[in-house]
Amino acid sequence: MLGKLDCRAIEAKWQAHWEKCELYAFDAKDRKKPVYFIDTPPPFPTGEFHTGSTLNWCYIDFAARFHRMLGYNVLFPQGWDCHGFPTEIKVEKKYGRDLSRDEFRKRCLEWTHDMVGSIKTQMKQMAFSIDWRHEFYTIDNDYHKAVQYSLIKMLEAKQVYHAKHPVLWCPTCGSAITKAEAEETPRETTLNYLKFKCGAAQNGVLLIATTRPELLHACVAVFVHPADERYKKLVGKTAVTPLFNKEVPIIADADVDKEFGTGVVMVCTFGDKTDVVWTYRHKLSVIEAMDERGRLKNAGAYDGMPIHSVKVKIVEDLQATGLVEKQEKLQQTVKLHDRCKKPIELLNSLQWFIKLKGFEDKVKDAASSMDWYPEHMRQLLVDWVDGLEWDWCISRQRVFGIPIPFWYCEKCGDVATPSMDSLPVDPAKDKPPKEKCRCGGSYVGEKSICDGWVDSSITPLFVAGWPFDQQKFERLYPSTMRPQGTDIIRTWAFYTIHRCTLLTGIPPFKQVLINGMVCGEDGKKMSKSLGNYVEAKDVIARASVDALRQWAALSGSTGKDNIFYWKDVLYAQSFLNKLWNASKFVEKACEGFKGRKPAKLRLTDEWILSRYNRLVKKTTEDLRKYDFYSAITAIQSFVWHDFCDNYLEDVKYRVYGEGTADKEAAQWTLQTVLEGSLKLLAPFAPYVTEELYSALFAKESVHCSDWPRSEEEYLNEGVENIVAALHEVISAVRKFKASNALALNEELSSASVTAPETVLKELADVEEEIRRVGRIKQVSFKPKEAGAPEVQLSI
RNA sequence: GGGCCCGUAGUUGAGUGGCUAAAACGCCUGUCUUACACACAGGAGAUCCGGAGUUCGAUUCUCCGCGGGCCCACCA
Repeated sequence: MLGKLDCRAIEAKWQAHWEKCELYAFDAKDRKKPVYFIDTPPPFPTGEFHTGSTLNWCYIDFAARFHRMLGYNVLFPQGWDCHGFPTEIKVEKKYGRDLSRDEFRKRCLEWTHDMVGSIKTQMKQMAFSIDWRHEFYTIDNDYHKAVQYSLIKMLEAKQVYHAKHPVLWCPTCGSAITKAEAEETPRETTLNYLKFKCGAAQNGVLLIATTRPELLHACVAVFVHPADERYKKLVGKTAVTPLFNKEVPIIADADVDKEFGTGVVMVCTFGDKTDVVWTYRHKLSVIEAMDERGRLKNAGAYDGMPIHSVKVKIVEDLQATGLVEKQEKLQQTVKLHDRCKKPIELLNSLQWFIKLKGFEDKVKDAASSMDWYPEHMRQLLVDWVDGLEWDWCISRQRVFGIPIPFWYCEKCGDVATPSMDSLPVDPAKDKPPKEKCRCGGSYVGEKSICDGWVDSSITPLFVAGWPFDQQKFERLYPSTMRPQGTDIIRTWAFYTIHRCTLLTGIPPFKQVLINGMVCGEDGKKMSKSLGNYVEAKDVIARASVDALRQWAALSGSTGKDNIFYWKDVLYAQSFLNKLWNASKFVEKACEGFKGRKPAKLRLTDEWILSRYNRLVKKTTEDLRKYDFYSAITAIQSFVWHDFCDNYLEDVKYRVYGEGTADKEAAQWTLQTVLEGSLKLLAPFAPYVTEELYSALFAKESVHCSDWPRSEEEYLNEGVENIVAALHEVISAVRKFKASNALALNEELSSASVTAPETVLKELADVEEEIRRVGRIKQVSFKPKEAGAPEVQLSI
């Protein structure tokens, strides 16, 4: 017999049990079933599984469990995105910067395994139905092979190239980065009005406003607006930079903002993106302003000084010689590296690129071929693609990552690639595949590693066996569903669609399921620094895993940002308790019952069966559309209100009575509806449903059972209306008792129901329920012309 | 400046071209009725942001405001 609900005990019991029996193994049962392949996110192992990740994986797991029960052969793999700055930063912090390349990598691996272990424990506790036999690490040899092979293929297709180009650069990390890794922050800076010598200008001085005086030595031109009357006559002349005394041309360009500063701009290579555009547009020379650690270069006496401190020094020197006209405060937005939160510079640098420009339509077409849930989220990707300006710089001057698998000729730039069977390679230390280049030059091994998104953008290919197992690949690729947080649509989704489509000609997934960000009760994205952070383990401790999982579905419609409210969790927990107690009732009510369907059901039985089958239909449709909110609220409402509040009350008199056909009808119906409801709830509340299912119904796991089918013959609107009328009558009886200060189980002497003839006819069929549920000795019916049924009651 | 999303009871939030616009939390009044007080029964509470238009009819569709969020562009 069921005791009190103890979620802790149930969680421990089933987690241990499930681990032994590999319930979620892909291909375990029947290879012929249709494949449902989830291209799961490989999270970066930071050690904690935060509430945002919880939401993400709950969505995935709802989908996985639902489809498994529906009869799909579900492949729910789990990868780990191991490489990258954050690990290096942590390892640097712990061991310092003096480790050798190999030693450093080893420490990174150790750290990664520690963190993965901790997250895995939490994922298992959350009951995510991952098939751990399909676990992969981006640090594995096979993964390196696949990534390097993908780059070789793209190089052969001329989609990868090596070039010197201005790139976003993090001087702190000493590496190239991309726009997607940049974030912005507002700050106050100083706008300096500097005096340039200019013979053609008034008093021989041209005033230029700049926030970056430290780049003065890299100034290659001065720009004005072509329609600016003040400076029209200066175009074509030259000006001389202060301090460095370099003569630079004065050029007209319509992109100059006449209103800003003095309407004159100095172009430095490279202060910001506009400088890059102007430099190329007007074929200006390039002066490399700083080195890769952000120390000045080509700046004479200032060489070697770090960029952040030299600014002060140069302004002082300018002021000392009277070259600063004035200074103003200015609100500015600066770009920071998202990993280290330090300012980003633009640096001219020899890097590897993946071509993005020219493939925009291909990516948009691929995105259009997929079903997005919700639909409008596709637009985020389209907008990002439309805003692309440069190709993707994929090389990073770091250590912990997949080596870029190329050697290049130091004389002519020719690129040598390794053979497939030599992969994975590390050109930083391996011998080049060819001794000498045709031009006679020797090959230099690339020392850079790949941007982490190069690794993670082939997950659907890798899991499908690409490029090593063609048969497997054809069976699995493309993946069925890609779960995707809104914040990484422009990285993970975009790069995956781009790369996989170019590599195979086939878009990598059929469906994209978007989850929003998890916010604290203040409506802001959850973060430790804001103090609006709630950890999954605290939620589990105060409520339960099943309650936390239900919260994920309850917290809003798919794709929307989800605010964490304790009230949702606590409601979910109350619901579990309700379900538990209802099950206790059913268990006791059905003691000794054989379980065969009786020949005749009462109208109230037909009523709940009709409601139940309607629910099955709705829930199935909702889950096919990934509308978890709609599904969970419908199930909860059905169980709580239709099943518990109404049906259980309707049948108590039969259940407590002696063994008759009517009692068996109630027993069969109770079991049928509860068993089905547990199945519908199983994806959301795997622990409690498993416990109840195993106690009451079957030895087989509920998670391996078949999803309920909606049986049309049970849908009966007529019966639903009659019983709805019955419940109104019962409600009137309760109201009467409440207003007369009577206990609900008090027996009334008589009730007289007045209603139109047709309604009376129907109500006569439930006369027994009116008497027994309402506890009334005698019920009589009186016809009336029209209107809602009325009830006259006497004590 | 551009794109997308959103504005519904005190709070949170579904939803719909037309039935008394869900529900949860909170609030008020009763009740420990043999599954459940993590409950039950009953109740109060919404000019569905403002304005105009389309329509027989709009909270729902269109446009214009106002307010909020996200993304992008600009930031010398």
